[in-house]
Order: sequence, then C-alpha cells, then structure tokens
Amino acid sequence: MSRYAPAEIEPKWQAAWEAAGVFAARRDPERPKYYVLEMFPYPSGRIHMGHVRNYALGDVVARYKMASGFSVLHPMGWDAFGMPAENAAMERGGHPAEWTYGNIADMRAQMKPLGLSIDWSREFATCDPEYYGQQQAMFLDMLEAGLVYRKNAVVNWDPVDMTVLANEQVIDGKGWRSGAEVERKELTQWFFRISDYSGELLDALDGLKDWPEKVRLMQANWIGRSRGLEFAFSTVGAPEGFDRIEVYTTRPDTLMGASFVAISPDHPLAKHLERHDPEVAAFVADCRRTGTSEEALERAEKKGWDTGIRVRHPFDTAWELPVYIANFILMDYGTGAIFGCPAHDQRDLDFARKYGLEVVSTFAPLSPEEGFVLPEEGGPAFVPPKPDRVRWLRAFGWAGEATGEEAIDAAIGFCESQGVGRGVTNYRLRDWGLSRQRYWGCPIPVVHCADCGVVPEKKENLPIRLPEDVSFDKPGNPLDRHPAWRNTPCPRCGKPALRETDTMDTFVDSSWYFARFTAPRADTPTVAEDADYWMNVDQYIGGVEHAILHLLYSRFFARAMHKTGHLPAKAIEPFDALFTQGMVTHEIYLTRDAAGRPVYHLPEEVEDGRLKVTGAAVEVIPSAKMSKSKKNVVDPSDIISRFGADTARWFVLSDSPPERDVEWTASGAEAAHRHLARVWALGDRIAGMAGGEGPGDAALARAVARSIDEVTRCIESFAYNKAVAQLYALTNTLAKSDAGGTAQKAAMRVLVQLMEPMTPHLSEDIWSRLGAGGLVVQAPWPRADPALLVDDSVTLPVQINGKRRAEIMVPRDMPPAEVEKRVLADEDVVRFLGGKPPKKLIVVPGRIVNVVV
RNA sequence: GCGGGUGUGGCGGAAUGGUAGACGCAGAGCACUCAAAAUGCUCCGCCGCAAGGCGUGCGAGUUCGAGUCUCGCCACCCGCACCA
Repeated sequence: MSRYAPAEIEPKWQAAWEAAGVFAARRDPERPKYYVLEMFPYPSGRIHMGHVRNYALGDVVARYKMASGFSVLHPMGWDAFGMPAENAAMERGGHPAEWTYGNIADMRAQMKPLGLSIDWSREFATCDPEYYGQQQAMFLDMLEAGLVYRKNAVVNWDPVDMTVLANEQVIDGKGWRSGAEVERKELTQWFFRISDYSGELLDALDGLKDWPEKVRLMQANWIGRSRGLEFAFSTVGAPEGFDRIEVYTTRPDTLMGASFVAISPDHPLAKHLERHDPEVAAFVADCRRTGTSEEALERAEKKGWDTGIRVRHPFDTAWELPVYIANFILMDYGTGAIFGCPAHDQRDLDFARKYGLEVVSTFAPLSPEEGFVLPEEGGPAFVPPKPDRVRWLRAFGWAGEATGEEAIDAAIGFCESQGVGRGVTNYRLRDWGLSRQRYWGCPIPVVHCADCGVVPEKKENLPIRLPEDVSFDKPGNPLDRHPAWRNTPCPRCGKPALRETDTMDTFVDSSWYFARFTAPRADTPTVAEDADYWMNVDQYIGGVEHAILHLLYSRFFARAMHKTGHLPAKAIEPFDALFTQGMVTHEIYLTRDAAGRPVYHLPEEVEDGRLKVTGAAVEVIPSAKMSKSKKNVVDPSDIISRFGADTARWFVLSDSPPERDVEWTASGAEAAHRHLARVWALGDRIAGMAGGEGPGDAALARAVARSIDEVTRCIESFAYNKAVAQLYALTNTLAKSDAGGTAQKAAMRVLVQLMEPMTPHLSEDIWSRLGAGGLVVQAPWPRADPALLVDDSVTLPVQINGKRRAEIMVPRDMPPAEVEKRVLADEDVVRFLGGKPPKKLIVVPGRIVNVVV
C-alpha cells in the first residue's frame, strides 16, 4: 500500500483499540483522574457536523490527557425522553420507545466510525428504566428533604390537543400543532425549590474561574438579584381584609414622586374585586387572554383599571394615590404590586399620561439651574444611571447631590428607621416547574389516594415504568386514558388509588446524567466511591445554547444530590471547567420558483455556483448555522465515506478557534484531506528510510522541540486551530529536511504523536509503520528538550522611530552595550541616520532595538 | 431598554506593548504530462516602474514603540427584557 486509504486504516485501528480496551475507564488510585464530558446528544436520528465538532473537541482533550498520564473517563449517552418521539408516534404511528431506540442505534452507528475515545461500556439512555428509576428514587429523597413541592401554576393550555404547551409552542397566541387559541389555565404542578438556592447559585458563580465569563454573566442575569424596599400603603375605601397593599421597589429614592399604585390582575385584591364587580371581571379576563409568552407581553398595550380605591402616602397621610389594576404587573415578582413614579420611569410615565395622572419629580440633572425637571410634553422620563450624581430636591427631608445608589441606601435606611417597610433582596429566578402532561418522560412516582392525599411511592416499587400499550391517535396524555396503568394500591393505606400521570421535564434527566456516568449500572443513583473518584467533571464541552437552563439546573441538582446524600460536597459545582464551542456553518444556496419563493439546495447539488442537474445559477446567502430547512447541511457520514473520519475531525478543528463558528467548505475539507494524505505519504517514505545521520539533524531536532512545546501549549489552552497550524509547519519542515534517517524517523514519530488527539487513525498507522511499538494512543506525550528551545543567535529587528529599517544577527546573550555598537555600525542604520547622532537607543534584549532620532 | 462580545488581506484566521498578516483557503506563474488530473516548486496586503509611501472600523491620547492600553464615536453579532 502506498496511498493514504482511510477506509482501510480507520476500521483497522478502531478494532485494535477495542481489542486492547484502551478507552475503558478504571478507578486507578495510582494515577490522577480526568473526567471529560461533551453534552450528550438528543437521539434525533442523524448526527450532524455540530456533533462532530463537539465530540472532536472533547476527544482531543481526552486523548491528550490519556497520553499525559491521567486515568480518563470519557463517556457517552442519550438524552432520550421528549416530545419529538411522541410527535413521531402521532404522525406515523409506532411507539416512542421504538423510534427512540432505533434512532440511538442509527446514531451510534454513525458516531463509532469517528474513532472517538469513548468508554462505550458506560453508555445509557435516559429513557432506560434503569436510569429513570434511579431518578424517581432521587425525586422521593428530594421530596422528603423538602426540595420538591406542589402548587397551582398558570400554564398555556391547548384546548384541542388537551395539553400544556411550552411558551415556544405558542405562536401568535395559538397552539403550534392545533392552531387553537391558547388558554391560561391553573393546574396543580410539582416544583423544585431552586429559588431557595438563588443567592448561593449566584454567589458561587464567582468561583467558576474556568467557565466563560459570558455564561456566568448570563446566569447571573437570569437569577437576577435586586435590592430594594418592601413596604405597605394603607388603603382608603378598600374591601374588608385589604387595609394594606404591600409593594416592592428597587427605587425607594423616588417614593416622594409616587403618583399611583398598580396591582397585578392576579393580585388577591384584584381577584376579590373580580368576584364582586362584573366590569372588573371583564377587564381581568381581558388581561388573562394575553398569552404568557414574552412575544405576547411585548406587543400588549399597557392597560389599567381604576379601582376607585385610594392609598395614603406613608410620609404624608393627606397625600392619596389611586390604585389601578394593570396588565403589566407580574404577580410572581416582588409582591405583585408597585407604586409608579412617572417622572423617573418611562413605563410609569406612559401610564400616567394615558390616565392623566400627576408627574412629580424628585431629582434633577446636575446643572447650574435648580428646580425640578418635569418631563417635557411627549418627552422621555428622566432616568439617570444609578452611579450618576444628580441633585436631590425632594427626598425624605434631605436634599443635595448624590448618586442613585447612595440615595437608595439612604432611602432604605430612612424608611426602616421610620418603621416604614424593610430592605429586601429579590430574585428573578422562580421555582422550577417540572410537571409535564406528556407520556414520553420519567413518571413522577407519587400516588393520589382519596384518604391519604398525595403519597410517595415505595422505593421498592421503583422503577415506575411507563406502560408500553399506549396509543397516540387521540390528543392529550395517553397515561390519562390508559385503562389500567393509573390504578394502584395506596402505598400508605393499601386502598385503591391513582398514580400521578404527569411526567418530569426532560431537563431533569439531563441534570444529573454526568453523575450517573461514574457508576452507570449501580442499583442506587450513584456509588460514593465512584462519585468520589470521578467527580467533578474536569472539562465540560457543549453549545452556548445551554448556558442558562441546563447548566443552572445541573448546578441546583448537584446541590440537591449532595443534600440527599448522592454526591460528595466537592461536587456541588459539578463542572470545574466549561468550554462552549461555536457552531458549524455553511453557505446557503437557493433558486426561485415562479412565484419568487426561495427553493433551497443541498451543497452537494451545487457546483461552481450552479445546480449540477439543470445548470441554473444559484443565489448564495452567507454562511449560517446548518439547518435542514435551509438545506445548508453536509452529512458527516458522507464526509467520512469520502475522506475518512480523520479528515472530518482535522477540518472542524483547523479553521477557526473552537469557541467561534467554523464555516464548512468543500475546498477546506479537500485541503484537510490533501494535507493528511501528504503526512501519510511522508510517514510512508520516512518509514522506508535507512537510519543514519545527516546535515540537518540539529535543525530538525530544534524544530521538533519547538513544535512539541507550542502544540502542547495550544492544546492546553483550546487553541486547536493554532495547534493545527504548528503541525502544518512541522510537516513542511520535515518534508524539506536534509536530516538523516534516524532523526527523520524520530521527528515523524513526534509529529504523529502530536497529531494523535486530532487524527488518531492516521497517527496509529504511521506509528506502526515506523515500528515504534505498541499503540500511539498509549504512548506517553512527548516532552521537549528545554536545551533545544533556545537558539544561540537571534535576529533583532532594528527600528528607527518605531519603523523597522534593518535587522542584525547577534548572539543570544550579547550585552546591550555590545548590541548598541553593532546597531550603530549597521550600514542601513548609518544611512538612515545621515550622520546625525541618535537621541536615544532602546535595546530590548532578545526582542528588538529602537533608534530614536 | 439592559448586559456582553466582535471589527486585521479576496476569505478563515496568527501576533507576552516589540519585524502586522504565522498556518490554511482562494488566485497567479513554473515544472512534470501528448493533454488533463494529481503532485512538486515559486509568488501572493494596498499604491508605485522604482526608490519609497500607506496600512489592523473611525477620531483623539499614553508610549522610544499601539492590532494590543485609555477616552470618545461607528458598525455588526449574541444574550436578557412589562422584573417594579
């Protein structure tokens, strides 16, 4: 064989790795451990280039750490519950399990040819009863620990499909599938008490030094801590039992500019009025018709209803403010009631103008003229950033210049001293509703008994398996209409009772799978010694789209698992380091139909800007995330069969920094393949060389040492594109080297070792051709001889007034005074100086010389 | 609106405050070939015949020296958002 043939060598070396069991993770007290994990895939049926990139990145880490002497855990599993399986069952019949496990088999078969260093013996799917049964056990422990509770919550309800919809399934206020008007409905649902951990989850972000700053910020904003004042207005003319209205404000410093109070349509007072006044009922009903989605709220007009009730200002009992019910007040943030200060809040100002309310300024810009600055007719409210200093003119009896922050502090202090309210910290983060009225999820292991109420299942009855004989021909949850599944004796009293038919949000499944990988076959959720050894995940790798929910839920779950004894204390932050990779993009090709509508075409159907079949010119839209609807996708399996896995891996690692998007191009893939073929041919040639010395031995040894040093640093810092560039350079150097056979063979061995994390099959093949012995995957990472990393002489650029005009070659450790002499003697320098003496001469040893004239 | 990020050749991208454009793609030329493909070699920021000049979104500043640091703009991208 004298040609690079990935189709032959790749399966061969994969078989060799499997035979040697090199990727089986073992607890080894002799070696440090390293746990590298890529976010596990949803089994949609096909792998895509995003997967290839994700797993290629993780594989570089895993293989590099293996070579560096670590005992590595690098597992793979499937995030297997969820709606697509049910939708498939509804659309084409069949069972979600069949669809899901079929997809898993397909995807595994597509993934294995990539030659990833996965320990497949630990594989599981979250829809395996062995997995979700352990999840049920943890749910029961969390229930006992008070981490789960039930309450009523408003959901988007599709009255035709008789199902709850997620916000993203509500389109223009209608169900995405049925097209029916979505209703807001109250259901009793299960919640995790994640909000108990708001402060901790926020504060602990500071400790996550190896997470992207961006992700930490996104989580911090999501948790949304705010400090403010909570206090009560006393009411005038309110129904009995409503003599006070509690409000929350983050700007207590504007209290002297209050002009109205607004309460949520879901506020107890609003609900009371709704029952007694048909007009209020109509208004509130109108508010509720607005969906819960952001989009709907965004568009909704700000509306208020004057209740006729008044409240007294806490610092001036003669000052009365009207109370409105307003559609933009959220019941579940703060107290569900606010006071409005139109002078210093745009939304309040809009509201005040609409209903003809007072506008009272409390502070003004710092400017020579004093006095209040009322918003101009139609102009904006005056809202200075909190750190800005402004002039305070009406604030609790004190006045002067202060920043908003100082004023807020002072206002809270003053109010507390007067017995009006107290400073409180609020969070945006709400409890995590986990109930889903769906079939294909983990059943919530509780029983509803007429006598005992909600009773936890007994652990010995777990797993509570999903029934297999279900049909999807009718809308709604098949578990509800299954003839027998619900019926079960009450675990407490033994009388006939009914199972909960809700299943868990699939985010629960993915919130602890990383812990399960440490002991995937155990009959408890985790095993202490395995969790102790393998946790934490040293390097987690995935898309930034999971920056908030998945990662936040996992951080909460790790804490909950620690509290219930399933994880050690050190694992409450389960991911030591996080890397978020960019997307794989591709240009989009389209033609137009007769009506001018776009018709998209697969890249493989296009050549030189024309359709291969018809020759029609295509429009090219700039690169975007690969998506089926735009057809700008390339199938990894096609690439592997054309070029081999090593080429696919090499290319996705080579062109862009891993955190940025990488554009897939046919020419880039071909270039990657060409390069690997060159390396292979080079290896083949060098393997056939006789030993012996040559004139270039020393230079080659230095180049090799530098490459080891730089490639190692690049891999350590995720700069894989730069590592690839270094490896190209080393290949070029080696190909042109006039070193002897012994040195060339040694250099080639190092080259394939350095490439092994990225192109393992190619490396393995050349390694064996070189007669290096054993498997390269098990060879220790090469070390650079420090003596070879420094050159004896260096080329110093010489600048004149900051512009490079000459260079001189000097011994590395020549004293600066000597260097100065050499510079001033240089003919280019002499010419530029034109006989004038330099004003100043700066010598940066080993780097540069600057002559100032 | 709030928060964050990014702007470097035709393109992807390199550059601890120290030779801007490594490495690759695309392009051009040459060799090999009857020819093409493949392969190898060479060139390749812009203006200029050249000498030289100009160049990292725009404008200032700090510095012997700025893609890099500071200030002010501009453009694009991402996340969050009736959160009181």
